[in-house]
Amino acid sequence: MSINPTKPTYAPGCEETCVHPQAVVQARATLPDDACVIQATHFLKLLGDPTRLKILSALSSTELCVCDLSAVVGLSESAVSHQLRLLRAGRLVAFRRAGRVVYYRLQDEHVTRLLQSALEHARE
Amino acid sequence: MSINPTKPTYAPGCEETCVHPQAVVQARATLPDDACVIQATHFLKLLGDPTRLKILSALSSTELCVCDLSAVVGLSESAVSHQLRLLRAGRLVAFRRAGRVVYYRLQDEHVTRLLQSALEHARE
DNA sequence: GCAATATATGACTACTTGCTCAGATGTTCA
DNA sequence: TGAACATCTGAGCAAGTAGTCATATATTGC
Repeated sequence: MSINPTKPTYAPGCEETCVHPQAVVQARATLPDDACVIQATHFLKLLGDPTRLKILSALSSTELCVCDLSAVVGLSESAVSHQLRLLRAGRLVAFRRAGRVVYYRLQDEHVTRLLQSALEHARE
Repeated sequence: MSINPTKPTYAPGCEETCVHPQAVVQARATLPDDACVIQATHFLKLLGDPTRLKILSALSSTELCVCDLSAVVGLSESAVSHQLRLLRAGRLVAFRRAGRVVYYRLQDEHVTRLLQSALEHARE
């Protein structure tokens, strides 16, 4: 609860005056630090797009090149390349170059597992 | 590979002509259906925002009311209410009303588990 | 009923995002 | 070297998103 309806009111110890101050203090204490939250949400955001999820799902069984992926997800190679760039920056995928062709694969098990979990949840 | 550089070319059987046609056909076959992808990404998108992740993280130990959550995440009660609305619609949280106060809690174990996984991944 | 309080909602805005298009980069092979 | 090909990249735009502010709704206690 707040004295001013729009802004919460802070008691001298930087602890909020609210309906359940103790619960708030406790929750704030166990909350992961900002850097961690940012990183986690960045990761989840990368998974939370249909095109990227399809790309990752396709890569979960085998490595594929850009134009393969383009055919799989049904989008232009440019669009896929843009998404792969983001996935690379977020270290969700790795790649190797073979001549003109670049093969992408999932970076680690963690990605595979979270992918599975999310898809399972969706099927319920 | 494509004959026209911008658009992939489709062979008569709705199978793409590409660098590795077999791999593409296989990948497309094992790709989860669109509805499933949409649902999964919708769920992940809800997790992939700092404010919502903090809200969910706070709720992972105990139920809290809107103004508690407002104090925890350091945003206006209105902003929190908007996010809770989305989380409710996505069935990530449940709530109970007690007089004027509405208590929110996580809907199921699945949410907790995925939350943990993502935070773990972030800490590496 | 009426004032006070807790929450919800609608309109608006600044920001982000995913695609397309055009063109750049890098690799192969004649 | 130069043409062909696979991929990458930057600009620009349409759609989506998260917050603020003002206001509506719902519940309590007088």
